[in-house]
Amino acid sequence: MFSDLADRKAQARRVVRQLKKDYPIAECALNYETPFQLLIATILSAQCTDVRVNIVTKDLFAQYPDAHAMARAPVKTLEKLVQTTGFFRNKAKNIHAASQALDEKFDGEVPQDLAVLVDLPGVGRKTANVVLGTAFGIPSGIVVDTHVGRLTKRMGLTDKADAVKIEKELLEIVPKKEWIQFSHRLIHHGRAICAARKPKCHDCHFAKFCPQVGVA
DNA sequence: ATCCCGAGGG
DNA sequence: CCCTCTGGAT
Repeated sequence: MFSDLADRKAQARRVVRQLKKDYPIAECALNYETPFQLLIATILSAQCTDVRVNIVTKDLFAQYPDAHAMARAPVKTLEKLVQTTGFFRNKAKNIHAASQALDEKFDGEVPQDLAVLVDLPGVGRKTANVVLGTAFGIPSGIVVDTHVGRLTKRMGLTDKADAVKIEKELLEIVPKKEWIQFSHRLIHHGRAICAARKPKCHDCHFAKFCPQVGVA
């Protein structure tokens, strides 16, 4: 439908304009005080709601506020603290190992480099892009999570399924200065209106140019 | 492609 | 029951 690049760019402009109108201030919904804490919260957010992550990180960060402290926490204790976010053994292992790496190699600071971030345990492109964009204001790419993937496909901005391919296509049609806010706004819209299972198309301001409306 | 793995909604 | 929720590693 929007296979042509020019068409997808035009559609991207409509989407960005409406996003700005509907969600003028779209921030990360995860609670954090430092880049390190945002990194940990984002690792924990895999397959889990941000609301639940915030419940867990309240106690987690009270006990282990930085990389130096978390690197010295017993993994079993971390497992208990992050248990309700799902995948808790992997997540506990990853936040512990990532904290150790940061503490030993980077003096506890979070490096502002996508390749270095992706090298940390439990950190992929999605998490790295969140940290660089939200904590440091560096537009290193576009965060493609389950919401961004679903909405950009519905709105005709991409027809890809793979997150990396979706990001590549989005980078071509969304202005760089919009990259950081673009994802946050789509995520808000995905939660409030364009839900995965029962989208509220009647309340959706994007319906007038959304190719998905009326489609089974 | 499959596994990790928990809570909440429908 | 099945699906979804700000994924990553094998």
